[in-house]
Amino acid sequence: MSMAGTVEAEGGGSLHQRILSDINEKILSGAWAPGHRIPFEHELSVQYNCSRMTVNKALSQLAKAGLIERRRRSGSFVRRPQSQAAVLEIHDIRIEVEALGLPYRYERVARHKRRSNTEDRALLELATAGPVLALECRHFAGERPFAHEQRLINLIAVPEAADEEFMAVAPGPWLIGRVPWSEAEHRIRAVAADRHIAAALDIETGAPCLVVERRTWSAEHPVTHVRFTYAAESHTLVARFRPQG
Amino acid sequence: MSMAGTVEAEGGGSLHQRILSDINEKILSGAWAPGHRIPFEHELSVQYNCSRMTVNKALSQLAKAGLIERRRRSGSFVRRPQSQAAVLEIHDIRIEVEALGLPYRYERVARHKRRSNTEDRALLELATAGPVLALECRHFAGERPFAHEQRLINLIAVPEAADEEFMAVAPGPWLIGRVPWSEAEHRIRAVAADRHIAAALDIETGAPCLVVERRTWSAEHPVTHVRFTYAAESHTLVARFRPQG
DNA sequence: CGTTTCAATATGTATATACATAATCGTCAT
DNA sequence: ATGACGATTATGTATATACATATTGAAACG
Repeated sequence: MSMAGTVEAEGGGSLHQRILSDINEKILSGAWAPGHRIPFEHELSVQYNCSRMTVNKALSQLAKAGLIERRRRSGSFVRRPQSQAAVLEIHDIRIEVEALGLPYRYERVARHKRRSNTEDRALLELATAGPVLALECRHFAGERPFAHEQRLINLIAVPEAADEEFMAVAPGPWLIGRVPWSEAEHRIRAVAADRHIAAALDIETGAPCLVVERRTWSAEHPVTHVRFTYAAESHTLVARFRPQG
Repeated sequence: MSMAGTVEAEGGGSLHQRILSDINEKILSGAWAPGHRIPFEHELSVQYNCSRMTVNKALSQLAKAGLIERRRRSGSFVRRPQSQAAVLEIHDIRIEVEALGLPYRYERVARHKRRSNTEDRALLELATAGPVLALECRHFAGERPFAHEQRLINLIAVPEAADEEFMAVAPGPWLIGRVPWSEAEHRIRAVAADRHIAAALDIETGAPCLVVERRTWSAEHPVTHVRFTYAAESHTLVARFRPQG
């Protein structure tokens, strides 16, 4: 390894990391604009005084992250940012409440086991009728209701749930870990509180609420559908975009 | 390469891909529960009849994706799904409207160039005063207002914006591509329409609205802050969880 | 009995090498 | 001109190898 002039010493992380963040910086700062051809693997391997494999791994990762596009025989090119994709972290409600420094309390309002009706099947995207568990719960932050939860659990997918009363433990934490879930879909919207929700959250009828609905699948079966309703003042969802890991 | 008994021929993709999706499947199906120690690199390299490097690359990728945790000397373990992370795609409004099959129309309501006041600095997270461009726009789906846009652009970061009237082109599409952005933060909440918003969206005062605020940074500077307000009936955000890419 | 030391082990990173694959360019014959 | 074809080139994938590093478990020692 000839050290001719290169800094090399500093760096902090591995070479892999350094190449990655260098190129990242060039792209995000605009120094390399969209469409710009970045140096060939061979050139970078000379510049960083390393093997082509090391460069290749870094560039492959950038390509997978969508920052560059690689074309055989032509080289690698900076892509323009296209989709505004953001990562939305949806935490357990207990954690959110405790992050606010408030005492958390959970209350089960209702629990019904029944054969799925038409609405249940629509919510769970079930093709055929079968047993479901319908739950209604409230989550408190201190004295005030924080969130209202309406949940359906597909008992075909989670038969053990039929034996659980959910008086002490909320269905969310109960399901996590017990059921491996492969996919989830969230829908977020604003609604006016109806009388039922208004009473549950102790707000005015017609007051704006944030609704987060989640449908979860596990391999084959729909597992659960849950609708959380938050009073407008109490809740903001935060999503972050981050181009790399 | 001894072919002793292994299938090898089939597969479709590369070995790398096959290892990746095999393990993925095992984890998501629940066959390998959280905490389970997956086979050592050495064992997998025997099983797939390939080198340790190939296995290592696949496992490193799974580790980066958060599906497994790797511990030196101990092995690699399946992690429990911890954060409900979902990918939220926020499209350009024109695209959303056109996806609904409705004609899109854009209207610039107001444009002010000024020295940033206290509120501007709070929204943009600016430390010092400087020139900003404040825009107010409406986006229509057919005849009806679809979204109301309030935007601040930091003219220190984007001086060219000072010369643009934004009569024909919306600031969102104008900024994309022109400014490389390294980070963005979204805040999503429900509010009641005030008189101004109600008039702009042609809804009742106090009606629930979905508000999406986005703050964007580019390397050093804050670039823009934008608040989109949607009438409740008109809009639902959809976010998807997907364990891999 | 507790602590230190040391070897074994699994992962982390990098290298040189090899061949496959796709795209492009130039050449040459029609 | 035009089309066929082969050489060139850059990336894609995999291999064998080497050494670094963190952690565990057991042996040696006070």
